[in-house]
Amino acid sequence: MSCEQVTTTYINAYYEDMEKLGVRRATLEPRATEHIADIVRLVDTLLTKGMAYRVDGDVYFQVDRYPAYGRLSKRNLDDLQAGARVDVDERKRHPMDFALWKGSRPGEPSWDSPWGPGRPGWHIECSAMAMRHLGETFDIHGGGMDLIFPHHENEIAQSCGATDKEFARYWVHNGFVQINHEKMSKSLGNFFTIREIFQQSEWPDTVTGEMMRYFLLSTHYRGPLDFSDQSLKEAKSALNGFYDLFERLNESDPSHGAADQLLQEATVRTRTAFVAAMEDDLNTPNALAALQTLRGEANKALEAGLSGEMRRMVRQEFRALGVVLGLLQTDTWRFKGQVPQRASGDAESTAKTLSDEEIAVKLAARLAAKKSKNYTLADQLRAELASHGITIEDRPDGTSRWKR
RNA sequence: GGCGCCGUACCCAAGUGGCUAAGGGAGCAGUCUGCAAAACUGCGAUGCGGCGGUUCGAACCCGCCCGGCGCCUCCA
Repeated sequence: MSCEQVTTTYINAYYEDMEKLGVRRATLEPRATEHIADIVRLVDTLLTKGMAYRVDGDVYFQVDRYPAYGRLSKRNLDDLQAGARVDVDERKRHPMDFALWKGSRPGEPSWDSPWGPGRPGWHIECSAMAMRHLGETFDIHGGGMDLIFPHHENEIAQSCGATDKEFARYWVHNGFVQINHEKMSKSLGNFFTIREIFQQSEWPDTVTGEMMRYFLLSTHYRGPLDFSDQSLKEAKSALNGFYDLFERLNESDPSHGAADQLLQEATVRTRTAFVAAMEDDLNTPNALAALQTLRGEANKALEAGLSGEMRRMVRQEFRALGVVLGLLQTDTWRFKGQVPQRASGDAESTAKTLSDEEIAVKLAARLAAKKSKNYTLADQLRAELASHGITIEDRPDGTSRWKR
């Protein structure tokens, strides 16, 4: 299998998973291998400026030529030296000097360069590609917090060293998803993939994806978050509240807008709070709290009376704010035709999943039973549906709706 | 050994010097309902890992300590 085939396979798998999570594609996805010329040029600049030096076929960045080294990760060179656990390459002038270009050993993939055949050091491709596509200074650089040192520290050193300009204006470092408060890792055996979450979910992909998003956004990006079935279920419950509300907003009701004015004002407050939360270092938990508060207000307003126009307006507001987070975009949480035939964990509920048609039949039978006041039969039918995870909600007008 | 992140109610989780410590989930009670579900109303931390200190005032600042996690290495 070629290198190209391997990367393509995994890149495509990544796209599939991200799509299910509702992550939009980036406008540009540059590859290091397509920027070798930019990389070579950047390394050459650093050599010319005396911030790098050659050793055999390698080129190293000389950290003590960049005085601000360690500023991002709040470390200083002395601490780092003391902590070095691994044998230092004796050819380097300073233990923390890092490779900009590595001469290749026979059989390794390599590209030509003024220093002989080799490959880019880790870090340098990020600087080269950022400069190429975003300019020498750009606004936001993201990444996991494990990359703060050495990767981002080195990116800054080599970029600023070359340009004498600021590199990224803001750094956004996210905490990790953990399992039982531990980092996910293969060696700990607590490793699983997004794909597996979708496969094991008892919900359709669209619902699972939204549950995942809600869960991920319910904690601040910088903090750690612990993944568990329970946390996903809580996200589902929280989202249910919104979609139940949307159902009610959709129902036509002759009532007039006694609460229109109040809800209108609540909507304005929500927007203000939501925007303020997002502007405060992407405080998504607070943004969600604002949406939840509006949900409560809207439910209250429904009790008091909302005009059809106001109902549409509120739904639109949820949609407009939700799109920022990639939430609340579907019309309803209907589960038509896409309920997977999967066995969930407990033997009790491994019974086959009901199709929409089967549900409709049972629902009609129950309504008929209700009409003839045969509540025993009606309850029996409901219990049957409940055993398949289906909840029925009777409406005042005598009709019913169901959900999983 | 160095550096960093985290420790807030039963669970999740905002808040980082001053209004009653957001919000969600779970729970309990009530209204509504044939029964449910949903919704609504009410209940829930005199206290924010512990101990000191600064301050008129601290979850929030400072110090020490305890606990969890991560980085400090080749590779990404």
